[in-house]
Amino acid sequence: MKNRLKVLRAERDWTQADLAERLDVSRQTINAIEKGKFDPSLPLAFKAARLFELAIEDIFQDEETT
Amino acid sequence: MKNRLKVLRAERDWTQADLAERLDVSRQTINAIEKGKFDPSLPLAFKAARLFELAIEDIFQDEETT
DNA sequence: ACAAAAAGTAAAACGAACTTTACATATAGT
DNA sequence: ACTATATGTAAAGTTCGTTTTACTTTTTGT
Repeated sequence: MKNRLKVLRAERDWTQADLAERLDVSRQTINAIEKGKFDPSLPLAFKAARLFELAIEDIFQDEETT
Repeated sequence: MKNRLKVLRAERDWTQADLAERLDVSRQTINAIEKGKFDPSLPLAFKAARLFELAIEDIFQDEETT
């Protein structure tokens, strides 16, 4: 699962810690998601979508063919 | 987290087992998600969106105010 | 009413999502 | 070069998503 969090942060000049705070998760969680270590839960994806005022699909991209 | 899985199944005349098979999860997982026992993972939400050719937001609805 | 299929439920087990604490490395400003 | 801020990483622990097995209840068809 790819995501555009780093770019969306950059556009707003937010640090990982800033984003973490706004999403109510730990900084390590943001880091891990950005680095692709794991996928966010669906509720967290919704929260990010609300924060950035984007569709989930515009932030997170599935990379499945099947 | 609410979802429209039951309706989407009904429109296609699929049982929970049918949907489970198409999404590659167990029937109990579908049942639990439909009954609101837990939220699907983001990858599973994407899979459902692809299957139904809908946006994730058109299948699953967050019910958060904060 | 009966049988078959579908839906609901529950417990045990496992991996994934997330936390806290802690430290290491990188980047930027003076 | 020094300091502060930002990012990366790791271990241990908790909760959540999912599976398997198995049983009960509801719905549907004849």
